[in-house]
Amino acid sequence: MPRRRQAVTIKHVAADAGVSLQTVSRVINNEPNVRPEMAERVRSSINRLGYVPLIAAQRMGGSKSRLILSLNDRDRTIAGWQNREGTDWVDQMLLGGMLTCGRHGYRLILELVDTHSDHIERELLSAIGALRPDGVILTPPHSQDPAILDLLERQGISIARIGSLTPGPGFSLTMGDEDAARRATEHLIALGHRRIGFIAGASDYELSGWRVTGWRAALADAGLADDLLAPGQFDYESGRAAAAALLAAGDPPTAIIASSDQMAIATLELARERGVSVPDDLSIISFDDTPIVRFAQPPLTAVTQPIAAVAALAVERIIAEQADGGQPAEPQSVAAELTLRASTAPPPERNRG
Amino acid sequence: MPRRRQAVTIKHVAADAGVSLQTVSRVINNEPNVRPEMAERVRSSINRLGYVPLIAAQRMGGSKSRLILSLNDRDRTIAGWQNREGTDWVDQMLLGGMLTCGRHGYRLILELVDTHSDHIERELLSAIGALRPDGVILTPPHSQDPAILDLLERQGISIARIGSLTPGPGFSLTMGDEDAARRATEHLIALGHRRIGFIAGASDYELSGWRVTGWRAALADAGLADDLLAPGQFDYESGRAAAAALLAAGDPPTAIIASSDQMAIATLELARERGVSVPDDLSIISFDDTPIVRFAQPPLTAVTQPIAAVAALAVERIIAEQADGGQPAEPQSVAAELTLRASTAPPPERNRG
DNA sequence: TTGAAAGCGCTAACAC
DNA sequence: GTGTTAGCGCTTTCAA
Repeated sequence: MPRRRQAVTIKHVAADAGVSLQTVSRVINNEPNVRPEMAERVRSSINRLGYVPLIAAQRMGGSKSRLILSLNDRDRTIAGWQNREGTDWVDQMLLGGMLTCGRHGYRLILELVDTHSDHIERELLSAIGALRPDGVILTPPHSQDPAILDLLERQGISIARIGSLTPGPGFSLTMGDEDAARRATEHLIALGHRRIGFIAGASDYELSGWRVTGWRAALADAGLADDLLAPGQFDYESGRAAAAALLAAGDPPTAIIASSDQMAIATLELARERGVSVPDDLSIISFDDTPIVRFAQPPLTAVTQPIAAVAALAVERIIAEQADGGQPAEPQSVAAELTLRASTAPPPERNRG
Repeated sequence: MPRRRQAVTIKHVAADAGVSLQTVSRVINNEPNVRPEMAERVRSSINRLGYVPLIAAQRMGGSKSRLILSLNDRDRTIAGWQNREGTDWVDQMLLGGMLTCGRHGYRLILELVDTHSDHIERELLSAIGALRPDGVILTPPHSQDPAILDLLERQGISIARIGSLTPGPGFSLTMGDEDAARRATEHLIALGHRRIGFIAGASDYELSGWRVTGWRAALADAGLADDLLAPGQFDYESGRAAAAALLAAGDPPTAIIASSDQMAIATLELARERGVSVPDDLSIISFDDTPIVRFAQPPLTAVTQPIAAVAALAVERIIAEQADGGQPAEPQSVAAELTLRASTAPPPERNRG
């Protein structure tokens, strides 16, 4: 009885097909310089023997690891899982990322890193060091963090940066935040709203600014004032404070766009407490469209972030970089959709334009 | 410039500490036969150089891969992600599994396998072959699938079987389904209900039977009839049909326990359509407690499945097996909790016991 | 177009 | 208690 379970290796395939190890390796990796008939012979041996390359061995021998890391903030991710409020950001990343990886013989590994403290570097290096991934997917705010970006670049790892257009290593992927905010605002304007408030996201997120810009642009096009802007931090509490501030304005909004689901829910609950009817007295649009806003009463009209699509794109480009060696690439964008639900309606009569 | 990025390896550490490779290896793996002072010297070199063992190399050299696979049904998982209804089963597995893995220097990898078709074997072998994990975590119905279990056993892989007590390889982990159903039923009895219906889960899931048993036992203890049992398949449609059947009984239930959230929601919606008030006319308890039931109107009392805790336990035991070589182990159980919410109340007056 | 040889970083077995 | 010697399965030279 063998000490270690002896699986089918490249050696067995080579022997079976009557070729060298190298030829088998070439076939596995779709490399040139193999005659079609040879390739066919090898492939049939592979199938017959049920050979599957061992990723660890591929990593040891070569330079590719066929591993892509999705780097997520540890505390935030865990909190999301523990809250059980249906936040499915991670799931959508997996949906887009894992399936795309699978199609290319890659594996997506979810990695939680503690990016709060000053030991980012150590955390990152140990994740990177243990796995040596070919690429990593970064989301805000890490996607714009110079310390993280520099470190990864020094390691020669491909970087997909979601939600950041700051110059730096890697390539950028966005979800058309400015345009989405613009369309959300235009939707409200089309419904007849003339006083449209906006609750911004945390200011250290680039996309927070883009969304404000889109909102402003739509208002400007319609000749409306953009005085109803309140700062927020994406979370429930800051959303509640922002909504309160907006509603306390001399000429309050008949519609509010919130830069996150949590802030939108906070706005909705504040409205309910004050007897402000949604959507009759106040329309609400949220950003993100995680499940919680679909279960809200009323369900919220929302900007649906194409997270899965962007994650898929990130993986595609990382894999492409392994081949092309990292050509400088233009930022790419996947448009978000505005999903209409019951939280938006024409403004009350007295406010009609 | 080096062809391949030359990271810190065990060799550098050995040189730095002035010991052999093997001694470093022993320290890394907490093996015996190293003098404390040697170990300390090695550890300080490790820290100084920032050495991190490369998992792929550990796998190549030794017999452990430090990888644990969470094997999930491909279609079901993807459907859950795409529906965006907040089902967080996968997340809870990750929460419990990943964090526990992390504490032991292991990695949890989520693997989707297409278990429908007849090529289960091929799918499984390629996942297993590429990664050679030390263990896998199986959930129903895979955790009781002889084809899957046999294959994994032949590969010498540790198996954590959640929700199955069928004899076979690996060890079983349950969530106290019978007891949970019993307690849910007792809660209703304590509220005064005497006609308590039960919607069972798919009959090919072992735990479906356990839950029915618990319900029956509680009824028997209270001297109540157990005639209000309806079959279900866990999904919304079957839940709706089952609820309709129960409500059509000559002496209909004043409370219904559903074996899944989807079936409970179906029951709730059917009740609403028929003008049956929940909880005034009908109490409802669901099994699983995914986010959707918390957002329901009214929020549902539910049996909260300790998925994260069980996943953590699964990982612990798989890792323990690497050391003890797979001693036969008793099935272990983590109790589910009954989370009280607004969907349960005393029955209408006329039905009071 | 193909093959042979030399590692990749680590651990297992065996010596000392 | 510690060091030495072989590999693990694959890819990368480089030679044929």
